[in-house]
Amino acid sequence: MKRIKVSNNVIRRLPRYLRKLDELNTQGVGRISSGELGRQLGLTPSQIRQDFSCFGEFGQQGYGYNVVALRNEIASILGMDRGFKAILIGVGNIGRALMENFSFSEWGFHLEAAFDIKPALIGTNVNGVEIFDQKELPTFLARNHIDVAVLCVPKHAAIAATNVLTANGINAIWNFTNVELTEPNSPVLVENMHFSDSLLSLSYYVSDNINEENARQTRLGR
Amino acid sequence: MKRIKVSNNVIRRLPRYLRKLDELNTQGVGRISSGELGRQLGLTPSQIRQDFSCFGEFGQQGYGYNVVALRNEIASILGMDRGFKAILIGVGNIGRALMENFSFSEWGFHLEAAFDIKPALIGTNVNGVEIFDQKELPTFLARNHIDVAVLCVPKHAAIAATNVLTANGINAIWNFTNVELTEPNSPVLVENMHFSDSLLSLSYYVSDNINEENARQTRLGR
DNA sequence: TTCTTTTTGCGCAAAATTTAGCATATAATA
DNA sequence: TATTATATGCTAAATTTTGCGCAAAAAGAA
Repeated sequence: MKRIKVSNNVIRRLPRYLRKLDELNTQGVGRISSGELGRQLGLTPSQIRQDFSCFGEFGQQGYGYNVVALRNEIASILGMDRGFKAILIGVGNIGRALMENFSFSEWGFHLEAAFDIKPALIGTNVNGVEIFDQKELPTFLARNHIDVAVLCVPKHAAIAATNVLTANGINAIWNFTNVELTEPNSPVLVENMHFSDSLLSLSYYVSDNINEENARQTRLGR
Repeated sequence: MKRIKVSNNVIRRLPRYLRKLDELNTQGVGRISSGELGRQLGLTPSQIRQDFSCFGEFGQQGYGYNVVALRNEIASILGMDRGFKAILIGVGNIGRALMENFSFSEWGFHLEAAFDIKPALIGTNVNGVEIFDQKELPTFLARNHIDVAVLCVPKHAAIAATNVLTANGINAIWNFTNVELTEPNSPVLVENMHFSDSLLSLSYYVSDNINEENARQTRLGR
């Protein structure tokens, strides 16, 4: 078991490989070469082979990769077979949408409980997951080992909630609030779903496209 | 107006700068140096200065950057002042959550309309935005210039919806489906919000942390 | 006003990432 | 079984990205 540091870029490509391999499997494709995979994903075969080689040798010369075997290797690298346990904080619009629609189990996670401060919600359950009073969070975390907290509270409540979570042993947060949760050197793992950041980078490229068209038209003299 | 290609990494940092600058402004901070900004964001001052220099000279030697002025420059670079028009396709759980909670206007966008196939939804409106029959999409797009489509339909409907959109002039999609929408070399801009990809990369790091702890414990002999 | 301190923007070096090339092994074919 | 075509994994080259150092400019203090 190698303990070399794998770059963030590589890690971010793994889920995409996984999705593509699942798709290929569904289509009945049993084997694939790095060349074909690269063509379908818009990556060079070299990069794909290099990425995989961070974790082991999954291919066979002259044959390529077995789709299912490779898929399972990647799933395992990503920790999908570890049965990680998650809780969700803040059953507002986004929180509820996740509970109702996002298939945690499909990605190897188990959503154990949800928490909110709104009395009307406490005691109810969504999609089989019970909603508890957020005040009970410390007690709950003391009694249950939880790997990841999904943070969906309103912006103004984000930091306070984070403090409660980290003070009670949580060190991984899937962050749906539009807030920077931790200090630069915090040991807590935070994965951000910053909707606005995503939209704004799209906005830049749309903007840029328009600029280029204008530039082209100017060069063409109209 | 320089027309140099700015790297994707730089673009993805811009929204983060913007958020930090808004925060500083709210706190009443009027000026900031690249050093202090770097400290707060966990980046080197060099990188920050280099990033900004892709677009112009916004700072002043011996002083730093004016928070509001820099904020506005970045907002403009990102196209926030262009009044881009958006439509949303698929008023399910996620689509509705976006319509109700995501402040498009805060980021310079205007949500013009939403579309769905469900008869019960058609004609109703959410947060002031009317929901139309998805069949009317081509007509609507012929009559209205739309910059971005926000795609929130179920997985199985994603490709068909994309085809309708692109066939009718849409070339930027904010994609909330867990599907690769376009071929590798498509000219259509797609910005993905792949929830599962995000969770899986967090999963990897959580996994990796556990591995390291185990390794440490093994080295310590227990 | 003069001196010291701060801090930018840029050129260049270092580091990291991606891509190419190749030796080698397997599959397919005749 | 021999031959040809494929396709991996690794090494090294190329490219991209990040970080350093400094001249120059402005602010602030004496």
